[in-house]
Order: sequence, then C-alpha cells, then structure tokens
Amino acid sequence: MTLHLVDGSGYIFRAYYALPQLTSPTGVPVGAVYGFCNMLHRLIEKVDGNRLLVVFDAGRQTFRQGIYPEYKAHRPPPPDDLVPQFSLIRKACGAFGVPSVESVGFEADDLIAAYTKACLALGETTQIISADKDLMQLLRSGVTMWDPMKNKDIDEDVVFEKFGVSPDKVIDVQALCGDSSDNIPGVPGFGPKTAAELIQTYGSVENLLENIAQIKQPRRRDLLTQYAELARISKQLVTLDEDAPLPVPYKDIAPVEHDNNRRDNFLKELGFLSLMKRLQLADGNNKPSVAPVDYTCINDIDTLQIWIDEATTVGKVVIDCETTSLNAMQAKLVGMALGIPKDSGYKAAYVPFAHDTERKQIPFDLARAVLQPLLQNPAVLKIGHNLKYDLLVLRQHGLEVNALDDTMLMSYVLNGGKHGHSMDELALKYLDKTTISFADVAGKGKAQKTFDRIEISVATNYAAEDAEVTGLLSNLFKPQLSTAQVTSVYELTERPLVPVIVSMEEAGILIDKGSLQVLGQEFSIQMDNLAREIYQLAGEEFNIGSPAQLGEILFEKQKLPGGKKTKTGAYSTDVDVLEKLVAEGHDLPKKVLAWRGLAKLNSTYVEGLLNAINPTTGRVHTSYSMVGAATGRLSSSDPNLQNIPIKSEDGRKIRQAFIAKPGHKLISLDYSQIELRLLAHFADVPTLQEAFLSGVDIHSRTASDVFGVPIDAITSDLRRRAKAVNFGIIYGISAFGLARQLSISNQEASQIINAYFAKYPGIEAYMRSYKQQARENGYVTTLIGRKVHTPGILDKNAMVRQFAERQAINAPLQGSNADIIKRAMIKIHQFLKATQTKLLLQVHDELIFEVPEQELAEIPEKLKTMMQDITKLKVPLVIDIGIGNNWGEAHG
DNA sequence: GGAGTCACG
DNA sequence: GACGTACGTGACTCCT
Repeated sequence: MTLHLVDGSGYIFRAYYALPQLTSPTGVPVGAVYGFCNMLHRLIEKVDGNRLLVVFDAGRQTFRQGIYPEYKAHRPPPPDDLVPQFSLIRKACGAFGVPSVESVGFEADDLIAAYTKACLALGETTQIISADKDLMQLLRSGVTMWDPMKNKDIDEDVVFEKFGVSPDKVIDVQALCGDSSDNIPGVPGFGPKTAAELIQTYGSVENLLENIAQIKQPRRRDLLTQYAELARISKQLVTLDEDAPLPVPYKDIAPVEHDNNRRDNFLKELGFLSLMKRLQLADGNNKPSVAPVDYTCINDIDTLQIWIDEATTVGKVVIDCETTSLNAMQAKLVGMALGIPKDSGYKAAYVPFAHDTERKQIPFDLARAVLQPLLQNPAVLKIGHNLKYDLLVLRQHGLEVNALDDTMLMSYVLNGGKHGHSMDELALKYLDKTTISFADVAGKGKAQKTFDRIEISVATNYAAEDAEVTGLLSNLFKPQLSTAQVTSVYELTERPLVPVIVSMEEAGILIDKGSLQVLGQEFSIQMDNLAREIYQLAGEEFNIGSPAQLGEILFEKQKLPGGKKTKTGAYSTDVDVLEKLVAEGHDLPKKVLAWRGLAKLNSTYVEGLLNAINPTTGRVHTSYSMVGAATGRLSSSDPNLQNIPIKSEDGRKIRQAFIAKPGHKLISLDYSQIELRLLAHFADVPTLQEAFLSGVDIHSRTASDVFGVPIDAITSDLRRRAKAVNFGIIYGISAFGLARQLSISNQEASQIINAYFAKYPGIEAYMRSYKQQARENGYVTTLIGRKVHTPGILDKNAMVRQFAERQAINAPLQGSNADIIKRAMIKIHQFLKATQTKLLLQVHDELIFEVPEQELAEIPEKLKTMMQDITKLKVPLVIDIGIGNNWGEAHG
C-alpha cells in the first residue's frame, strides 16, 4: 500500500497562475478549481485503489512565526479572484470522495512530513504529489515525489541539480542560502552555489559552524561568524515538523469514495460541462484493456462522407495527418484524424488509409476524392496543430488545403518565450490532460515502429485524441488573440506565412554533389596531415575531437598556461582559449584549431548535406520551425540551412556547392544593417538616422563619433572596434562583454560605452524604457505588436534578471527584423505566383531565390523594391542584392 | 542525454 | 562589494 500525499495548497497557487481565468455561470472565478478537479480525476485513476490524501494549509499563522516573526511576513495576500476558490477546492475534494486534512498552526508541508514518517514507521511507502522545493528534503528510500503539472518524477538527481546536494542535506543548503520567497534570511551574501559547496564539504550547518576556522576564504569566514545564529534559525524554519500531530490517524485514512452523481452535480454547478462529459466517458472506460469508445474509426467511404458533410455544415474541422516520417517531404500518409465541434467540445475520428494490417481501410485514392472538396472549401475552417507539416504532406499526396487556423501559431503569438508549443505540453498546461505520447504507441529508439505498423485501434485513440485536443486548444486560444491584442500578428503575419514556408520547403535547393564529395576528400587529406603533426607535437596519439583528452595534453602533459574554466571543472579548449595560446607562440593549438575547422566542415556540412539530399527530388529540403525562436525568428533544421559557412575561405567552398538548376541563377537579397536601422528608428537617435539617410558606412561613422577621429582617418582596427560596439548595443551591452570581445580592459570598454551613449542620445532611454516595459508587462513588443516574453525580468537572482534585461533590449530589434522579413515573404510569395521564380531560403535578414534566366531582367529589381517598401521607418531600408550560379557568388 | 564546441544572423 | 555576463538558433562529437 502506498499513501499518495497531495500538496493541495501548493497546487492551488500553481494552477491559478498556469491556467486561464475561467468563471462559473454565476460569475465566480474558477480557473484553479478547474485545474484541481482535472488533477483529482487523474490522481484517482493513477493511485488505483491506494490511499490518497489531500493536505491543505490551515491559515497563515504557524509555529514558525514564533521562531522568526518575519517568516513569510512580506507575502502579499492571495489575489482577489483566487480567494473564493480556496473553499471550492475543499468542496471539490468532497465531491470527488477524496479525503483531505489541515491543521491549525502547521503548514501542509509539515503534515506531509508527519504522514511520511508515520508511513515509514509501518514499512509503507509514500508518494508526495507536489513540485515544492521545500518538500524535497523528505525524499529517501520509501518516499518518492511527483510533479502533477509537468507529469515528472522528482528524484534525487533533480534535487541534486537544484540544490547541489542530496535530499538529506537540502535543509542545510536552504539554511545557508535562505529563501527570499519565504523570507528565510539564510546567511547574507551566500548564494546557492556557495551554500552547496560548503555543505558538500562540511556535511551540515552545525558541523560547518563548529569548523568556521578551517574555511579558507576570509569573507565566508566573517559572514558565517557574524550570522551563525541566522543560519541556525533558518535551518529551524526550513526543517519540516515530522512530529506534527496527525489530524486523522494514518490507519483511518479512508479510501476514495466514488459517487459519480455527487461529482457531476458539483461540476455542473461550476459550469465544467465538458470536463463532466469527459469524466463520464472515462467512467465507462475504466475497466482495464477495454478500448475507449469515445473515438470513431472510419473505415468506409459512406461514414467518411457523413463526417465530411457534417464538418461542411458546421464550417469547422480539425485535421491531423498521421504519417511514416517527421520529414514531410518523405512522409507517406497513413491516415487522418478529424474533429468536429459538438456541444462544448469536439467529437473525433480516425480514418486509416494505409496501415499494414488486414483490417478494412479506405484506400487513399478513394478518400482523396471526398476530402478534397472539404479541404478546398474556403467556408470550412481547417484547424490543426503545426499545419505547415500537414499541408506539405498533403501536397505531396495531391491535396491542397485553404482556410487555416493553427493552434501552435496561436500559442506562439500569445505566449512566445514563456513555454514551448508542442501539443503535449499545451494539453498538459491548458487542458490538464496528459496526452498519449507517440512513444507510447510506437515505442522508442531502435524498436520504434512507423505509424503504418501500429494497430488501427491504438492509432485511433492516439490520432483522434490529438484532433480533439487541437479543437479544445483552438476554442481556448482563438478568443484570447483579441484580448491579448495579437490578432493582427496572427492573422496578418504568422498564419499567412504558412503556405509561403510550405512552398519554400517543397522547393528545396540544389546541391552540387560531385564538388561536395571532392571537397570532402580534400578536407580529409588535410585533416590526416594535421593529425600526424599534432601527434608528433604531443608526443603521443590521442583523440583530437575529445576536449577532455586535448585538455589533458595541453594543460597537464605540456603544462601550457590556461587552467580550468568550465562549470563542470573540465579544461576549456574552445577557440578563445586556443587562440590565446597561439598568440603566445604555441604551435600545437594552432594545428588543433585548423583540424577542428576541417572536422566541423566535413561532418556537419559535407557529410551532413550529402545525407540530406532527397533521393526523389535530388534537392535538399530544410524544415523551418515557426515557433522555435522566442523573438519571432524562424529556425531551420534537418538540415539547418541558416548556418552554412561564409566567414572562412574553406567555408565559402561549402556555400559554393549550393547551385542554381540549369537555366537559372541564384539571387540573394538581404536587408543591410537592419537591426541597427531599427535601433536608430526606435531609439530616435538623430545622428544615427542622419548617417543612414546619407548612406555613409555606419561602423566608420560610429568609430569617428566614439573615438573622436575624422571619418576619413578611420583605420580598419578602429572600424572593427566600432562594429563590435554596435553589435554590443544590439545585444544589450555590458562592459564585460565588450571587453572580452575586443580583448581590452573592462575600464576601457566602459569608457567606449559611455562615449557611445554621449554621442547617441536616445539609446540609454531606449534601453531603460524596454526594460521597464518588460518589468511591467512581462514582455516587450516589436514593430507589429508581437509580444516577446521575458520571464526572468523580476527574478530575485541578479544574473537571471540581467539576462532578461538584455533580452528585453535585443528582442524588439531581432523580432522587428523578423516581422519585416516575414511580411516581405508573404507579399513576395503572392507576386511570384505569376512567375517561374521561386523563393528557396530565408536566413533571418536574407532571402534566396532561384530565377529562370528569362526573368532576370525584371524580377530581381521588383523583389528589391518590395522588400525595401514593406514598411516605412524613420530611416530607409536598404537591400543588397547579389546574383550568381551558386550561393557563394550570389551572396557577394 | 548533457556538455562542449562551433557554424550562422 | 561580489557575482558572472554580450542576443537568437541547430548539429556534431564525446562520454557518462
């Protein structure tokens, strides 16, 4: 028997902040209650006959205030719309038949500790259901912990990662570093790192205090001596009271008492109708190994037609393709899930086409004929999650789709930067639903099955659930778009970009296979030669690709200066370190750098690209993620075509292997200095704006302004430094960062930055105002009103906070660049429909096209005009254009 | 699977 | 006064 102890109070707060604000039919706020009911239901299923006990705080006053009056004293009262939910949540326990306890003078955490102790004494096990770090001290043999919102086990490893010590030492670490959220003082000046280090060495606070004299660092010694008493009090505060009296003796904890009527009446009263229906369905499905009955498997064309007719009448349908591959260009369509609005939720079905079984299915060619009118009907909204993928797969199977809504993109414009946007994550976060994962049905690793080999009944549950979840998410997100004022970002930018990217991914780009192979051989020969020389210099053979082995050779065998550097205590051997050694005249690191450069080119680019050639089209088709980057940028993968080399001579040879197909040229158009232009625009800096209006080289101009040298006397070194400053500003400058970049002292860097601020008034105000915006709203906005969230902006840890501040400065610039190029892509895509020219690639500020020779006279110039006129800033947008037989030439 | 390294804007 | 620090990505190799 296992006792499952739910930290009810902890859950309330987490659910309140994580879930949308719902209100009951009578206007009572019930968002947290909804999450709580969902969790109760899942827990009841999970504990499966074992005991379940929900534990609450009884009030704010506990014995801890007797020890330290300021304990939790600064906590603001709970939000107004959460207060009425406390009693409802206790009622929910009653309605679901789950016992709950609380005890005046003790926190829920103390009761959990006490029940844990009682269980262990009887040889029983407990599971703590919470994510609260204060409960982690209870982990030991027989006590496990599970985070119900993330569906994640919290084990010793998780604790170690968080505190740097094992669970039995957590209270000692907490006692030293304190906790600002609970007002636990700790030792002032000690952070988690120092605390963990000391406890690792001394074992406990008590032993540490007895041995203060042994501590090497004088500052630590002083602080500990001065604040020894605070450390002792803090330890008392964080230690849970495992001797707290049990409100209900362990043996009297009642099993869950099922009464579905009582539960349903409660849910109805609060307006949780769809949840009630879902639970009712689950009631019927609870017997193990009986397939759920709420999803339909459609295996005859007449039934499919009935569903299609209904979807057409309703004007809305969820679609979700199931295929054999994540690579849309190579994926074979196996089946399709459909969802149609019904009552307040969705009914869902799966239509298998090509499963590898004897079971009856609709041949795809037959299904296509009835699906096409639905997918092409502009009056029927097709809802999906990452429809870009489905659209590309369907196109490969001869089906076109219009009239879209994409829940992944809605999530992105609503909450970009806050969390991920995968369906599983959103279902858990917003619907409190753990979806069947792909690994659940297909297995993982080597043994993973392709979808066509999955049993149709299993596939039906998986696929139809995804369709239902997508529908529910769209019900939730769609109305939020206007409330959050991001409708136009979604409707005018993200959603219309979907077909553009589908077209780019489908087009792909041609690679000169032969020249890439030759290049690979040349690189290999050079690497072999270098390796021989390296072994000679090292006096032994070793794996050059292993930073650990290289570090040993350089810093232990050869005793070069450089020492430890990375967090894990290993020797750092990155470019900065090796280049420093090269500058000191060492030959070995120089050859290692050359070897590494070639190794990178060979494995990532030569072999990587050759492997990525699609055997059918003979071209390379990347996949763009529209939600990968928090700032609004696209990202590219499988293969990543946004990081093809350009900076080194050998690297450029890789780029030259990207070629135009016969009779065509590649052209490249890029926005010149767009982020600096955006800075001049946003920060309203007259001098910078004039510089861009006059067309002068911006880095030379900055060099002249900052270093006080006439512009025609600027050396290439001064220009290089000014360029680093300009980039630094865009990244949310720090003297340290600039100093490191330019290998100068922090002081010199500070002086340069001050000179910059003095010459360009407006920049500092820009930075201040965006940091303020982030603090007030939790996000900053771009040119088109895109929100980029900066979650760490109010963090108590200064480093986390400063990181968020730099993001707040950078995101409007990087994000507005993304806005501009995305809008240009949409416009250009429309225009290119009447031509033979194709948009192939986007690299953040650059677009690459394949143009037939007969269109070269007119098209490039028109594209340029469209790009530069896409928006009007206080400075002109300038487009650089290049043309050639390959990408190397075109980039010019 | 994380850490280290390095390719791009 | 100490603490670490430039923004945004993805792929590869090593090693636990």
